[in-house]
This record gives sequence, C-alpha cells and structure tokens, in this order.
Amino acid sequence: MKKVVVRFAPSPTGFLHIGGLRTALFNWLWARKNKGKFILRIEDTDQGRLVEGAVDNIKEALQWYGLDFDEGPILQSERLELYKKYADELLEKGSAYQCFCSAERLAEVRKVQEVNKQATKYDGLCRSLSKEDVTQKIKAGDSHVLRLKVPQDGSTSFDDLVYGKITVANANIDDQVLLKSDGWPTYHLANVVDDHDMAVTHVIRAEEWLPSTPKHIILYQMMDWPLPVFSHLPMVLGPDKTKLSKRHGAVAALEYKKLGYLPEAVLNFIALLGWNPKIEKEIFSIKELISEFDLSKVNKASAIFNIEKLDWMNGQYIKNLELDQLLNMSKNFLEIKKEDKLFFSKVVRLHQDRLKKIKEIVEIANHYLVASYKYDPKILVPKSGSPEETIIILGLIITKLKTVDQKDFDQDDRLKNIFEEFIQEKELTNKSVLWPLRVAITGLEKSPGVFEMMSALGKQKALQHLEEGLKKLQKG
RNA sequence: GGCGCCUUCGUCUAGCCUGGUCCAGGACACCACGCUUUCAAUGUGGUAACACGGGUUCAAAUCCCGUAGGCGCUACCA
Repeated sequence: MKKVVVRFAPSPTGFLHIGGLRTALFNWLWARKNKGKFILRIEDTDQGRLVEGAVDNIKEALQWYGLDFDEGPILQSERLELYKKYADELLEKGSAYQCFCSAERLAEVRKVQEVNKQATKYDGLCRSLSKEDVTQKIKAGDSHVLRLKVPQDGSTSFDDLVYGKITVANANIDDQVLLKSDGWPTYHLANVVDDHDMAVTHVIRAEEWLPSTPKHIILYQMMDWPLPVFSHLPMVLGPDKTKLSKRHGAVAALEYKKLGYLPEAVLNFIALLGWNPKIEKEIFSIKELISEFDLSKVNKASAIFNIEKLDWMNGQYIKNLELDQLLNMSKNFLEIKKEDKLFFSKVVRLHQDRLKKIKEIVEIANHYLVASYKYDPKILVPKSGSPEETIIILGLIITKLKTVDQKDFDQDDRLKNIFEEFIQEKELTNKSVLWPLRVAITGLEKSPGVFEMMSALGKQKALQHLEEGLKKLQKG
C-alpha cells in the first residue's frame, strides 16, 4: 500500500476560517489515521489577492489547534518553473493551445451564450490558429494565455469517495486557462502539477471544487499521471443557509481562542459537521477522532454551523478539565494578583460546572475580587419575604456567625450543619435565611452554593459582606 | 441561463447500499418534573422530522421516475 499523502492547500487571501479549518482537520485526521504525510501548501498564484499576514495566520491557527504538518509551508510562487515546464509539455503534446482573445471578446461570447441559453464557456476560436499565426502574434507581442484543449465529445467521470460517481459531458467543460498572460499558472494547473509532484494520494477539499474536478481529471489524463482519490467535503453554512462568512459572527479559526473555547472542543464539534462515526457518542478526544475517522462516512449534504451545540460541548470539555489546567488557561485572559490566587482558584472551582467558555472567568474575577459588591439591595429579599424581616434575619445570621470558628469555615458541610441547626432553633425557613445569606455572600441573584462560597471566602470576608448587605438594606 | 450536487425533528445526525425489527433512534436547544437557598451541573419525561407527487411491492424513510426547493460552479480568483 502506498504511503498516504494529503495536503491542506489554502490560498493566503485572508485568515483561516472555520470551513478551512474543517478541511484541514479532515486531511490531518486522514494522514494521522493512515500514518501518512500532511503537507501545508500555500496556493498564492494570484498575486493580486494576497493578504499580508495570511500565511502566518494560517500557521498560527493550525498550531493552536494542534494540526501539525509534516512538510511546508510550500509556496507555489516559488515553483513557477515547474508549472512552466509542464505547461510547455502540454503545449507540445497538443493538449493545450495559446489563446489571444481579449477580455472584451470573451465577455461578448459569454453574453451571446447566455441569451441563447447555452453553457457559458470559451468558444474555442483560437484552437484553429495555425502555427504561423501563433508565431506571428507572439512575435508581435500579443498578450495571450494557455488553454487546456478539452476533448469535444465523450464525457469525463470519476469516483468521489464522498459523492460517488460523477460524470460530466466534455461538451460542458470549458477550455480552462492554464497559464495567465503574465505567465503565472492558474489554480487548476498549479494544483494538479503539485499534487502529482508531491505524490498526493488523497485530494480532500471543499465541495465547491467538485465542478472543476473533471478539468483536473482531463489534465491528469493528458499528462498520463495516475489519479489521486478525490474526496469532496460538504460545505459549512451559516444559520441562514448561505456560505459561512463574517456576518455570521465568529468565523475566523483563531477567534475561538480569544472567545475562550478549547481547541479540542472546536475540533470535536467541527469534526461532527458532515461526519458521523455512526455510534451514539459525541465527545471524542483527538486520539479517538483519529481512530474513528473515516472519509467514506462523510455526508453529502452541507451542514449548518450552529454555535449553541459548540457551547455545550465546550462546557463539557471545561467540566472535565483538571482545576490546574483551567487555572492555567485563565492566564490568557486575565492577571491575578498573588494574594488573590488561592481565593480565585476556589471560586473558579465552584464555577467550573457552569462555564461555557474560559473567558467567562474574567467576569467572575471582576465580580469576586473586590472589597465590596455592587448590587441592588432589593435582591437580598426572597420572593416570599419582606425587607423588614430580612433585616432581622441578616442581623441574626451575623450574630450567629461571629460565634462560629474559622476552623468550621474550612468545611462547607460543617457550615451547612450549623445553619440547619440555626434555622430549626429560630423556627425559620430555609429560604428566608439561605436566600439573603447567599445573596449577601456572593452579591449575586444566581450563584454557586452558599456554603461553598462562604468556605471559600473565610470567616472575616464572609462577615464583611454580610454586614455590608445588612447596611445596604437598612438604607433602603 | 447552463452544468453539477444535495433534501430525515429548529440545528447536528442514525437508519437508506442489503425494503418489513421505524406510527423513525441519539444529541443540542426548548418545555415539564425531581434534586434544591438561587443558578448551574445532574436524573426522568415531553414537544418536534422521512420536501412533494407518482410508480414497483403483500410491505418504502429505504428501490425507480418526475416535480419543487436549496447550494455550488459557471474569471487570465482560489
């Protein structure tokens, strides 16, 4: 069995987005699964569309997600002679021809074809140019391109690993431009030449390339090169069912880093977009992804990128993190003063189960790491209670807590017992005591459990917050 | 316009090849209940889909034909 070679071949025209990331992931998974090679190739043959920093962004994104490549980045702009060489060979063989048609004429041809409800493609005018004509025009310095001489009858078909057998009548295939008038290759030439030159065995790319694959097949046939296996991936769409783009929100692969997602969670999520291992399991480690992944199980229909499920999945990953790992990751989002670290780690632990994104700990830190909370005193009063009653209860709580040892604060169970006894003794209800207690302790309507929070805070701080809460309520 | 591809709950999907076990299974979201001082986590339950029309067959989500809709391509972009 030949060694599996795959490549991820983006053009550096912007940041790596979610769709590109998924293409990279599927290539990478296939390479790792088959102990093959994963090449990063940069398709920069359109010099006019280059975006500065794009290659760095692609590299950085792949690195953050852990999709390491074995070779590259290989820049097509540095391989121009290679494409030229094969272009010459094609010309010599009579598989390609020079075309001198102007952009105006091409536009005109298209227009007529459209009116006549015909396929829009080059009409082949320059196919019939004699050698003398060509030589003469070139001598005169006429601008020209090289076109592929697509057979005019018959049909071209191939077996796509995902889509199955695809057949297109050659009459519907355009005489594709191979070399532009400035001598640079187009995608189609450079792509095929490189895939052959790099011994790529599996071409795994987005579905948008499906219609141009027959052209590539013809190119392979004319060069008498063995065909790679083609595997087109269904598109990733936005919630409005159009191609995922900036107006759909976060689409840059690295944006998810800033938002507080774990790379493994994002990878897990996008792996399931268009692929399913046919077992009722959703959370896969990278290792499991590699062993379970199968190109032939990829779906044909495009999938909508729905961030709600990603959020859930990210939450699952956060929940399963060791506290130290979580704390470590939080460093990317905020700086914690040395003296706050212990308390902060306790608070984070109490919030771990409810985090969807790491970034949310910024809010948590901002809220808890202050001397006093800011909140509307009204929230101290439980739904069934009154401010007057709550003031009395808070007073009782404070008196009681002053008698409790700091030692007892170390265990939330102990605190719980103390308060259970206290409530019984004073003939109060859980709600009327625990609600104002918790709100004063956390400064929040919704928060983790009050005893855990009290324990994290310690006696002194807890009392401080309670006294402040009481004061707030007394002031009205 | 031409060419190609696609179509199962709101979303991701299982089932389709090898028709019956599917009045269609799981997950997210949503709703209810349980736990409970609130929220979350968690447990239980619920709402919700075979695009449409014909055919083949004892039987069709599954096979065939057609229709509609969506998407992609249609550049000297990739």
